Amino acid sequence: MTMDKNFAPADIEQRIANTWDEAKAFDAGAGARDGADSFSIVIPPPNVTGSLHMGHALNNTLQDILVRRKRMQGHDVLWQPGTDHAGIATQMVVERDLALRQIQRRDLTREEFLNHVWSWKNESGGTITNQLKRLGASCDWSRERFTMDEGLSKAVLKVFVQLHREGLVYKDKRLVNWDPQFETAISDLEVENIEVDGHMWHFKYPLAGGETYEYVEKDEDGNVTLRETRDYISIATTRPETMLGDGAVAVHPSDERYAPILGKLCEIPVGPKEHRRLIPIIIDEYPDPDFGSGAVKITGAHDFNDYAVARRNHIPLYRLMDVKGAMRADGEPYALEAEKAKAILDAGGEPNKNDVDMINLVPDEYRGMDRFEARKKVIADIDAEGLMIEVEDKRIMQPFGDRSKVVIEPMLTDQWYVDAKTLAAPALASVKDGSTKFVPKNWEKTYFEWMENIEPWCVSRQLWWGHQIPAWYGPDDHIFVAEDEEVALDMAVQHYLSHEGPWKAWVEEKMNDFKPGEILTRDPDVLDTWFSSALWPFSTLGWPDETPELKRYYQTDVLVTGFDIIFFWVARMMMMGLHFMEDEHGEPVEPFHTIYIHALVRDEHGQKMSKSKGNVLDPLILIDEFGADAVRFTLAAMAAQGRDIKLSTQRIGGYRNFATKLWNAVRFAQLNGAGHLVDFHPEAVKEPVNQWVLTEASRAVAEINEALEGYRFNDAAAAAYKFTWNLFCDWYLELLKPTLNGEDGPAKDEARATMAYVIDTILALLHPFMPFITEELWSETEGAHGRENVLALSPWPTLAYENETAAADLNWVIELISQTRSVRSEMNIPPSAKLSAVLVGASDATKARLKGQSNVLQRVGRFEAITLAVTAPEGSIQQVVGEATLCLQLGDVIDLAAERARLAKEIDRLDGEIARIDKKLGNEKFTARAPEEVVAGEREKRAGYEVEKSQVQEALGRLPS
RNA sequence: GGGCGUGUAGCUCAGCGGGAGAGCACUCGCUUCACACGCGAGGGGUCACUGGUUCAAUCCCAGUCAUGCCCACCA
Repeated sequence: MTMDKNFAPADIEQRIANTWDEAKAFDAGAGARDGADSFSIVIPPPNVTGSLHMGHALNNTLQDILVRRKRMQGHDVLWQPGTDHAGIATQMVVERDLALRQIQRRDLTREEFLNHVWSWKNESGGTITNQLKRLGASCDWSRERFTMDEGLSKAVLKVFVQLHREGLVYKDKRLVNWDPQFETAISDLEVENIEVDGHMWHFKYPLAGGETYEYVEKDEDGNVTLRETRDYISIATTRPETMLGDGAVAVHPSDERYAPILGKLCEIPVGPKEHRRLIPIIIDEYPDPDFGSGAVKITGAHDFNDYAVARRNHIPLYRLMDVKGAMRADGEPYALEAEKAKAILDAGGEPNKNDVDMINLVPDEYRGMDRFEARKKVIADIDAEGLMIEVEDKRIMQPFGDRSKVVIEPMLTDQWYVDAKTLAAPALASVKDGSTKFVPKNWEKTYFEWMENIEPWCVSRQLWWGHQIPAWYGPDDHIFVAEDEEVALDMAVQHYLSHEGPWKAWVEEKMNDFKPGEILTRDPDVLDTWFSSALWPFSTLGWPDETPELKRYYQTDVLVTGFDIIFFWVARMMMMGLHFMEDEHGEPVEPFHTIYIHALVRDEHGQKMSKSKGNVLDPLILIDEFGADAVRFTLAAMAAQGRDIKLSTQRIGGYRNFATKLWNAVRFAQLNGAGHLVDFHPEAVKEPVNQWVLTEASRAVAEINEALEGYRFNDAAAAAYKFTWNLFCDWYLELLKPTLNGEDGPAKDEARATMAYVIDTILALLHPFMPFITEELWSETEGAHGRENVLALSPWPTLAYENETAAADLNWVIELISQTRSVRSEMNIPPSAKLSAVLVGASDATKARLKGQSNVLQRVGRFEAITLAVTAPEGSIQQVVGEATLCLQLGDVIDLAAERARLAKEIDRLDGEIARIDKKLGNEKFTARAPEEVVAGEREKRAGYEVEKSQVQEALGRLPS
């Protein structure tokens, strides 16, 4: 069974995946030593609607590298996989799907719709899981979880109920970011502020009753620059459609221009003249006197800043729009389902007595009009009336829904909130005291900044797909929060029977014939998807049940994720984990001790990859083209801390070549009968070349270990690459060839055995990075000696071998051959020409080396012979190797002028080095203040250069003139 | 406005207080019995700029310029 010349990833990847499957290699605890420490990672659950993108590929490659190494080290490993139900995204996908079949969600019952979602999930939800498998992710797929699973849903209910009982979850009416596309509230984090071209309109708000005042403007020195009589106040706005909801006009207390009209009323100049509302001119610190006219209209129900001003000054809040962002239409279903009361609350939170006014808030001609249409009409109407002062073009920041991409409308609604401030305190402390560490550390600052300024978290969503909020409303809208309806009903009955009032008798009457729906109505809203994601590190392990997995794998070890979800997910896992999980002493336990934040994979311009920009590189296409191993290795090699990855396919091609190189190295070993010794002990190796490669292999093992312990994936990848290609392939195998082609005997046996051993080491070291090809090559060389059948479950290399003498010997050999090659190339000597050489001035040690390695030197260096001599022969090209000089005998071919130039250049170089060191040593401050070993080192280097220089000078002198 | 980062070879990027590195690209040579997705040899960089600290700065500090991201924001 001879191996093919080239490595064809597509042919083996599926087969290797099956091998792992059959071996149950990724099951929790697979291959663990007795009593081994646990090592666990929870996957950042991709959206069930998702398909693998480069970010996933990077994220999961890094996790897989950590996990595979730990597994090989014999730890009890769990990599917990699963997917996220992704409320909005999934509902969107399914609605779109249904639309193709002419079905609208609103035509279905909630239950019918959810059935559609579940069947969609069952058919299409596995996509990303399969794609992760193609990447080689070694998750315990038997433990796959979904945030809407029964167990995880139970966790969600428990958490919500407990937080509510503790007062950390509550219902509130306040301004919220409203997405008119999806008709739901979203959290602050789901809003993207984007700068767009906009306008700022300046309007006149006429004073009530045609009153006038003297308007005076002054410059900085107090000189009057403008004085005129006005019957209006000038207002600037970027959102004229909200004018109908104005509650006041505010000016800064220090603004003298408006002092004459403080407390007076002005008119909102929109709608039929006879019905226009009058609003007061008030003072507040908020307006900036130097911006615009210095006067701000206050629209408390449609602007976050105005909301704060309105609350402070007890200005009524007028909600103008319905759930679709259209102007409210009388008699139309404009209210939220959850919003039973038609009343707009006033500043104090009490129902407004003037409900009627509210209904008439929007004049007939605007009712039902989309907000942007209404804007046009408001502008046109005001302009027609002659009240428009000017229109400014202006770049403005506008909020957009991160999924819907429509303009977000601040809206006054009832929503559920989590008291994030309280939960954030311990989460903040854990990072501050180092219990949980960010890698790289600088992300801590981002985390602190956000956590210290955290706002209440709006967790209710007006969707159908998600965890329905476990809250029930009584007939008087009293709220009962419980894990199920039965408990809620008990609570309700108790509540009503113990409170005197109109409902007591009613409940008493119902007691005999309970029909739950008649007393209680469940809150129709669902929870923010991130609410369940926040529980992921323990809900996936079985919490709230006390499972063995929970005991063994919580706290998880490291969370590997991108910085874009530090707030969305990491922070919230910290909050929930610390609140709900505790150790045997009752102390809170963080969900993980390390948070490794990796880069974002960007396109060539450093732009985030996104479908809308059309700059997406599809990892699956890359896997098809280059193989999963090449894609993985590229991502690992580029995952330097603190810098984004700009991915190029060329680079992936380079690492595909690396895979082929490895393939051929093993092929070479196989053709040369690697692995004949049954028992291999590095300490028993006798040949210097083998001692040397084992020394170098040990160094590579140490370097890779150190890099991976520090999450320096790029350093680990580079070390593995360098050792495999530049040392093992380029030198070791080449140096071995004379022996392998020579006669059978102990030397050949040892070469074969060492070669096999080092290849095993390389395969193991590379396995976390390139699992498919290494597994395949492992099985190709199966039976070499006693070892596991599956590389994924084989021991991680622990080689620690050091032989300095052998290392020095072989480095001398390499130096000699390299120099000779360089000279050959420079002097245009054909590579095929075999040279005779004479070594002059060799020490005893060098003589011994020459003797020991002469066979190798001749073969690899292409020498006819290397002999020892006291003086250099006439007409030879000379090169300094250590203390000796190697003279290449070329006979007539030698170009004396070229050789003289070559040696002169060498002397120049050495002179340069010596001059540089002399400058240093000549500096008294250097010799006095620099550490002794540094000074000694410089002196040593200088001496070395001097010796070399004199050798080269001698060589030059020996040339015939 | 606040925070974080980046400017090193043509390109993509490592490195980091004491002799400038890799991959790709480029040049030259090679049907060397594993590999042309290869082998060997090369060329190429005032390490953005200015100042400071230090015996010594690509590396530390300050400032400038350029550039990227995150958060907040004047109606």
